[in-house]
Amino acid sequence: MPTKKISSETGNAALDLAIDTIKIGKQALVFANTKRSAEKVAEDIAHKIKTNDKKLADLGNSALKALSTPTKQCERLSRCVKKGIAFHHAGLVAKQRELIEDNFRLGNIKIICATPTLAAGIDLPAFRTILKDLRRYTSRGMALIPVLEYLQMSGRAGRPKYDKFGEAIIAAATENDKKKLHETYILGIPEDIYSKLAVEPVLRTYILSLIAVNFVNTKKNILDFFGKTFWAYQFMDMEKLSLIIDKMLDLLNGWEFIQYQKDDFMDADKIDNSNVKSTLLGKRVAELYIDPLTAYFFTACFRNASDKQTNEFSFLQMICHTLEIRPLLRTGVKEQEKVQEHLLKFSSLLLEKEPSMHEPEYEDFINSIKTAMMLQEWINEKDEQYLLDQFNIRPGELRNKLNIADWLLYCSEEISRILHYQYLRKELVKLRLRLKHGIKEELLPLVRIEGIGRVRARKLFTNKIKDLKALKNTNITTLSQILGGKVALSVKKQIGQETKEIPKGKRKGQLSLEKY
DNA sequence: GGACGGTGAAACTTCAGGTTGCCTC
DNA sequence: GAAGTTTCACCGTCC
Repeated sequence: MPTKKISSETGNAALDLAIDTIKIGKQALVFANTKRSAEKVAEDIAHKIKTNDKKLADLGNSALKALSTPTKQCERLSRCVKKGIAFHHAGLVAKQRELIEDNFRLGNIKIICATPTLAAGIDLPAFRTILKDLRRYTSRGMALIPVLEYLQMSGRAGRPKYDKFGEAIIAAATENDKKKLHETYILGIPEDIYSKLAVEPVLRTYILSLIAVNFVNTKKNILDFFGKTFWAYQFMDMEKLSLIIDKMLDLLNGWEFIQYQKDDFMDADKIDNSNVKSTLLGKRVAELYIDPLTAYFFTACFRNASDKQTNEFSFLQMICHTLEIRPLLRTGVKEQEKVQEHLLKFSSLLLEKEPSMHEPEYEDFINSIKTAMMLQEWINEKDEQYLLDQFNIRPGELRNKLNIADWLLYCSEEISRILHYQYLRKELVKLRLRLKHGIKEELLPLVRIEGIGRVRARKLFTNKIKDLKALKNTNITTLSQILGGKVALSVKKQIGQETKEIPKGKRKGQLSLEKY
């Protein structure tokens, strides 16, 4: 096998390879196994680069300004980008990710150090992929990643339009390691693919959907349908499948999402052929595409809520109990106390039964409390840096959670509407809006205006402009001092006070704000 | 003698990601 | 399993 020597400048293989790639005028992706490690490698490479490119400096600044107040992560990214290096993982905000991807394609950014985010989905080929570490932490300790994933990452090497070939390089720590990795990955065979259809949350979701759209209307139909799937082809155990389907139908029936059209005397054979239909609620649950278990859990929570005191934490914890919002924030050893304390304060407001400390689900429960706490801080207008420090959640992960939380709250709104919980519905609508904007209740009237998010709304509020009426009574000059000229004009226009007056320049010290 | 700061070894902690789903302005 | 972080014992310095 032909070999190639690369000069060792740093004593770290991944670093040396990355620097060499830049020297030969090419680009590389470095895959690391943790976010922290991806950031560290990027930073280490950036330290070795000497450049003062104006374009890169601008890019670095836009990476920094992706949020209204930059976090330490933004600052770190910005410093790297100024050297033509970037890190890329789920903790980044969409804007930053796009910036990095686009500028890698344009050739401005030479090296991206990434977690496996980049391996799937995104079309970002490079001359070289450098695989820093193929071990990853799992519930069973450290383990080598699947061959399929290795192929996914190494397959990013070689740009069809620019290079005749690409290089995928694994950095091995020792001779032994080298041998093992060679056997596992270079000579290895990719794993088989297994159907995940028979997992209960998936199965109950699809059975309900099939019934709701009238695609099937008897158990026999359902069995026929699943008999033609990859799952059945792979396992060929229709008896087991029939049992699981029975169980799912029983659950859906018990939860009142489906109903049988029964005769008075019905034997087992007849159940198989009797008509099954979704209820009104069941149909909506299927449309919303949430796990029926989640939907049922919401209905149970609403029943509880009607005879007890609730506040925003009640509903935040409710959505944090669901499978959809996972993974939950993990509660570290040192945070246990803080979370327990919070739990003690709010436990009377919870809508689910608190598991005992000795039950296995207690850990999830504590994590759901921590996640709900984080969301609560968000709607109390804490910024991203605070949430990063207090909850170890990065801006991108926060956005992702907020997105799911929004969807779940919408679902719960819909369910409360169908079940005629008018009062709860009003609360849920309010909470959803607060979560969307990350604001206290008092800012709700202001964020209805386009261009006004949490930051500007708070500015207005502290200037005693608390609602639309106050906005109307504020003259354009004052308003543009608070919001800047352009936004002020747009606000006035939206509340029906179009004005041609052009406010004089920006106030001293005026921050340029992005729409939230 | 005691407060304080610096140092380094040992103990402890943490660790990827994402698709779809809904509505609305 | 490895890297980063915290804890803690130990030592020297200064008042």
